[in-house]
Amino acid sequence: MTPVAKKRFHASLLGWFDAHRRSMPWRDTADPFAIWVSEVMLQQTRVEAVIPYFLRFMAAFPTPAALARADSFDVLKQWEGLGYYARARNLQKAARRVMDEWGGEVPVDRAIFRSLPGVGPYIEAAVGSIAFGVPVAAVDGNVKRVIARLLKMEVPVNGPRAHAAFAAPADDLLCRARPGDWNQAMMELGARICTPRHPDCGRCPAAAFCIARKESCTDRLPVRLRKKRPPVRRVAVGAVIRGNRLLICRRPETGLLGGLWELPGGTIEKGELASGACVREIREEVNLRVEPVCHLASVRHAYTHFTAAIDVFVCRVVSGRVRLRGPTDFAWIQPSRWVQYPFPGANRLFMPTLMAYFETQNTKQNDYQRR
DNA sequence: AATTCGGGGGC
DNA sequence: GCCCCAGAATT
Repeated sequence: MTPVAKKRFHASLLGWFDAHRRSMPWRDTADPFAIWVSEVMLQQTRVEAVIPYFLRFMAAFPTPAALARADSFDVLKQWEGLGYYARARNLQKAARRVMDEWGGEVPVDRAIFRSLPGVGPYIEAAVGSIAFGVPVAAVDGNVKRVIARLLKMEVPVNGPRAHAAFAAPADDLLCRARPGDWNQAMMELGARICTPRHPDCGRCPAAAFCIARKESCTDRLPVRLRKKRPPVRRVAVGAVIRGNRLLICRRPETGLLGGLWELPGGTIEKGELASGACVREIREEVNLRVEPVCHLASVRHAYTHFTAAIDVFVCRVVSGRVRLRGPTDFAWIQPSRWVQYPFPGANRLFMPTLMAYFETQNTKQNDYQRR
């Protein structure tokens, strides 16, 4: 793109952005911490999904100091349902480093900010440009798609070389007078106009500069590598009851759903019955001998790289005392109190059914007592 | 370079 | 069902 064309492109896109920018809670604030939090929440997550989480999170932890001194349990509870829980863990770690090493001020220095946990190339550029006016292009999924069409680039956007391939033209196109607005405008364009399917080229402020538009190949761009579809993993979990208490366990700090609470259980091995796996897993994980009382529910839940098919059994304790082997903590809770703990979405699918089960039991017990 | 990390919305 | 989303860490 010639310098003259680039100047017209800047004016056109920024003019569109100024006129049509959506209102978001993290816009119209100059607080670098708020902008940082929003960018962490926004990775791989839609704007609409983030808004309520952002508002609650900033109300609970308005500053790096507040986040640094918070209990990680409360941070995880705030993050419950948003997914990618390492983001929350890393954000709090980073806030603690900001307190310890930088007096509570978000570092302006790019290399220092980039070195904080959870801060990668995108977040560094996004926070740097939006909060501090650093002239660097933020390259996310939207920007890659927009540039792929604009410049007719056929490098796969989800391939290994994507970031390097798209960062260079993104930096070249950057409007250095308004880097923060420019980056947001490019992303907003990708989210609202230059969408993955059926882009609205008629209303696109970049249409006059778009090679794919000129050559009628917008629907063939961007190029994307096929991913093999994730396998199904069968899982059995137990609602272990003792008296009127329910056993819940806390997952290891790292890995899938790190730090969240759940009903104990695990993978069903080949040729194994779901109920058998439930009994075995509970013996292995918490050292309790249990016996299935009834099959409560079957649910499916799709994760990024596998689909879980979960069978839930109500179990009674036969013998043993809890001794943890996989989980990092456990609690015998009043069943209705489960909502106070951060739970994965897959568990939230069947917990209402379990609550209804308890209601039925109580009703039966009451009926019995009345007779 | 490839995998592992959630969950929800669109079609 | 499949695709995609204001990506980063890990191996």
